[in-house]
Amino acid sequence: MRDSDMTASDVTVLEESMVVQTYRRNDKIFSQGSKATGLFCLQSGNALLWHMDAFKYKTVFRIVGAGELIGHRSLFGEDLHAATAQVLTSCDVCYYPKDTVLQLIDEFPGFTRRFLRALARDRGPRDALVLRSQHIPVRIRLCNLLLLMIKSEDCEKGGACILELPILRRDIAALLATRPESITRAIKALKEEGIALFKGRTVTVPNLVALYAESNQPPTKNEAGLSG
Amino acid sequence: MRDSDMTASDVTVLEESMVVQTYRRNDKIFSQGSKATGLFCLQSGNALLWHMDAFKYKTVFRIVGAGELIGHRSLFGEDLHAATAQVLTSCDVCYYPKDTVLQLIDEFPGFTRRFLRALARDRGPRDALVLRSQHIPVRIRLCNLLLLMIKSEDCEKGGACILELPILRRDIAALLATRPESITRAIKALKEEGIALFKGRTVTVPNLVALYAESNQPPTKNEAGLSG
DNA sequence: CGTACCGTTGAGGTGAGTCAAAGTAAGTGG
DNA sequence: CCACTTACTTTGACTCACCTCAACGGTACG
Repeated sequence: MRDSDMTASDVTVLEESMVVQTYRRNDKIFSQGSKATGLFCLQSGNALLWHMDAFKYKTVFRIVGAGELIGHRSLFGEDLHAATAQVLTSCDVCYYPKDTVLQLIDEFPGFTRRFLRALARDRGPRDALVLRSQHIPVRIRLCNLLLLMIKSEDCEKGGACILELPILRRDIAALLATRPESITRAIKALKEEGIALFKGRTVTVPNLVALYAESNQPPTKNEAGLSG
Repeated sequence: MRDSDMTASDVTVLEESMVVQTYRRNDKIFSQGSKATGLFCLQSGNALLWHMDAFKYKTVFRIVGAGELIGHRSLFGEDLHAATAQVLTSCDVCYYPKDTVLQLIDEFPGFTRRFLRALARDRGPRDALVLRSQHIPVRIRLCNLLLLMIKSEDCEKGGACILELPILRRDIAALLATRPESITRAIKALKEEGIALFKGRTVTVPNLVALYAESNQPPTKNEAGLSG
């Protein structure tokens, strides 16, 4: 839902109450437990959505990119945010107060349809399958993460890619449902196999095909459970 | 979104194209990979939503109960179902063809609001945290499942509960991101601890408080990763 | 009374968690 | 520019919960 998607009438309503704000790395757009007062849409940059449980165990469950909505669940369901949204790379973020959103829904069906399509675009639940499934070895989960993060513009014709991954080992671990030490060891393994080279925040993938092949290795054994 | 939630005008439109169908145990409401043509709403009963990956590994990611919507993601995003919906206990299911849903959204803002609230009610992503997190021992994950499944009407005043869990070991395993053998062992452990007794499809919880306490055991060690 | 699942049990192996300690990078202030 | 602090990363040794495999027991059903 960028401006370019809006019709003239929608924009009029939006401009009256919309706020665009720039957040920098590590800023929190909203925090778990705080009151949800509106809807956010990232216009640029990346952010993480994470949850912390009663025992301080941190779970990252979504990487948010440009054009994606956050805060909608809290907006229509409960009124407290169930997660924290924290910025990875500087973001321009639109804020729509709850009243504005509800007003737009009531008055502009076109807005609603785009809104729903934006919601359906949320890849969180889907990504969890390849990033958090413990039957997949950590090394492969890390490959899957790279494949999700690589954009076409990161790649050269030869199949080599260079991407920025401005995210701590700790947060990669929280995203892949494992521990920082295991991330370190997985990175080391990928380096030795020549599949991906991590240096600081920069990852170099010499051969995208090899990375893809690695992440599609069948599990060493068995056939898993079929039913019905 | 049961009939009781509908306004008169909504119902008129709905009744023209709505189909209610009864499904029996193990029936599939829709299948992964098939074309999504509409929206489903369970009026009664329970169903499982599961996904199977390229290596036949089955992941159950949601238990659907009465009043919940399924198929919406495929409806507004891609047009192929990403999961299979399979019935646990006989269900009455409303089917709303895609066109009807879009028409209602365009014409009845009140419908849209209820629709969005129903979507926000989806506990799938939230439940995954307590059911599929591998830092939680299988035994505790099983306790969490019981706590999610127990309804107030299953319980007596004394704190004892009896519930039906018409679900295979294999599917419990797919839901808890583990293996059938581990489920068997966890069930055995809970029995020995006197927390829950599994007999066929019936589970007896002598003391709900004890079950709750068990599922809130802090992890044996450490403080997990804090950041930012 | 097979056949076909489903569930249980035991033995054995291992990937990843845990812990502790050392190494490195990134501020901060004088 | 250099001490000093603090936070992050890496490494190695150890441990363990769970997976895997294989065999057996139950139960439903034609």
